Amino acid sequence: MINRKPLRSQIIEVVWQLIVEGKLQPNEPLREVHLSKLLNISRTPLREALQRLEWEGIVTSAPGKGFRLATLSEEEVREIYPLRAKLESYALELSGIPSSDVLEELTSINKKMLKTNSPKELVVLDERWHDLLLSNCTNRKLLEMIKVLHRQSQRYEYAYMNMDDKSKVSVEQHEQIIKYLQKGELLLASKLLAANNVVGVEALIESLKK
Amino acid sequence: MINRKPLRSQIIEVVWQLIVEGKLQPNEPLREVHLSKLLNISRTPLREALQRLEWEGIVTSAPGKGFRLATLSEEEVREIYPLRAKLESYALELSGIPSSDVLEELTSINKKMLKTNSPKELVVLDERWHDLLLSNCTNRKLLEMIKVLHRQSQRYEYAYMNMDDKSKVSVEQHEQIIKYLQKGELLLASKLLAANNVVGVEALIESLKK
DNA sequence: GAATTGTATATTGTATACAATATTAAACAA
DNA sequence: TTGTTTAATATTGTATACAATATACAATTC
Repeated sequence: MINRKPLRSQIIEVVWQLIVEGKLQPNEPLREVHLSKLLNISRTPLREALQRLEWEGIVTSAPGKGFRLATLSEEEVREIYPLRAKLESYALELSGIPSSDVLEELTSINKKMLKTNSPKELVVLDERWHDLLLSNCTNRKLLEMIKVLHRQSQRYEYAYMNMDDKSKVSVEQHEQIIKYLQKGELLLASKLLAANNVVGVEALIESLKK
Repeated sequence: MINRKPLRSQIIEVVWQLIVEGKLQPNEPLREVHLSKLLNISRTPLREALQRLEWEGIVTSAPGKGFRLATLSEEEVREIYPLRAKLESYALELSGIPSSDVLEELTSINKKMLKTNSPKELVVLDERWHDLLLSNCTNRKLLEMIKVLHRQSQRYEYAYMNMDDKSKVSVEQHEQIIKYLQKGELLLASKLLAANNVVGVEALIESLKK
């Protein structure tokens, strides 16, 4: 079976990579002819991709002015992370205690997080950990919303990812969450997961201010 | 100042109206040439509008197969409403106690809900009531998500809106929520708001099964 | 020099054209 | 009849074209 992906979804990922790699800066205009030449595609699917990113809150647009990369702001951080916290802890409660296989895999990812010293890999692993933790949740709408929030928060994390001590604390919290789950303490795990989502917010905002 | 809206956002509203009025049926293919002729626009902004509705969960699409109106299902109802409950009660907690002006307006809308016997108007008033209740919430991402969930749930409500007793209960709950807020009981109000979001879910599913 | 108008250029928003794929049904064989 | 192949048609996906708007910059006035 051949995988036929629409161009727009491929473009979304490529543009996302450009953002992650810092090739595109916050508030930078995203000119359609320029970008479409760069990616060797026409403007139509590019616009579709940019509109999708706009709905995800990564890109903004004004009528007649076209698209630009959204700015980063303290206010947004204070919206995204607490909301992530709320949604993820709810999703965990819905998921129930994960299987022992999943718990093992969670432990394994967490160990990798401790070992790596690549901040970029850390972000990837952290997302994988959270996704896996919630993989048993059957509320797909909830999971979609969480995914959008992940992208939004990752934009900040890629931009300011030198926060060594934050990651240490986070990994320890992950461990503790796993322990709670092994003991069947779903609610405690959920509470700690919420906390885990907002750890480092203040540090992030400090970096942001500079 | 002249209000310049892109075609796509106008199209979204028109297509939404077609859905609400039952002119488009669940799972019905949305053919681009047909729709664009009907609305007297080209396919480009129409596709943009349909993609937006896809992201909102109102429309589905498969590569090469184009768009169709999403089907209605019990599973989706059981995802949407509890999520709405969670998000709205959180938003209310963030909003704090509304001003007395807002509380008055909430009472007034609620009275209209009691008076009307148009199910369609009831849906509109109910959304207005909930929006106004949360209008003081500063977390815009949260409000956006709630808005999307409102559209999703409204699709069901427009399709099966003969539930007289449900609306009675709902209006009474609204009253009680207002009373709690007047007494400064934010948390109780928030709890009841959550309950208000899931009242009628079972009745809705009953109608859905037929 | 600062502000303002006019003109050229760039950019977006929408429409159309073209190419690739999917659907239909018509012809044919088992 | 039932199923299979093939051709015709319809539909989508992408590219391009055109029109409307925005931006930049030079000319002009004060």
